[in-house]
Amino acid sequence: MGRGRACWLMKSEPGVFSIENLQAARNQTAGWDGVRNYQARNFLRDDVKPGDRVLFYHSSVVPPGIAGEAVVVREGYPDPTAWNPEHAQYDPNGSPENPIWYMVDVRFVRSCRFIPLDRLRQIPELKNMVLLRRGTRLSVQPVTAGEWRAIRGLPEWANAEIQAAGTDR
DNA sequence: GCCAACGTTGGC
DNA sequence: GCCAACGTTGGC
Repeated sequence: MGRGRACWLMKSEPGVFSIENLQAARNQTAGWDGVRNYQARNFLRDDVKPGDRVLFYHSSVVPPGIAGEAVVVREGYPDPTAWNPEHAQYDPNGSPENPIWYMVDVRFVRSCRFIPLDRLRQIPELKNMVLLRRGTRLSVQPVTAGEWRAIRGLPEWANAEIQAAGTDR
């Protein structure tokens, strides 16, 4: 018991799935599927729990950055896209009986005014953030409580409460 | 277990 | 589109 709510940062290419897509989804909830990296998989399978907060990061766009916040609503379970030959992330090595890849479900919480990567780099409290470490490519990564506080304290989140309330369901 | 070759990520 | 940095694969 009692580990509290952990914080994560999850990357998505907005052309594939953006925070707007999450907000527009049924119940503002969607599966975080398609992850095909073992370290990220281990987080999804073992460590990401319902109630955990998620920073929704838009990658492979100019500029990249944090677009908002989500919350985990379902813990890790086998990712069915892995054994769907039609799917871009199909992996013939797994099966429903022997799943390799895992996913979680997340729900939209709020958007923020976009926080570009460049700006994150300038924040002293984020100096050691996994995202900012050279060569890091992890698409699911832990965020410390201090990092979370520093990011959530930025003015980009102003009015986000109102926005979140206004977009409820 | 080593490591070269190849594939992928993702900022720029 | 480029390319640095990683991750994975597979021969040995």
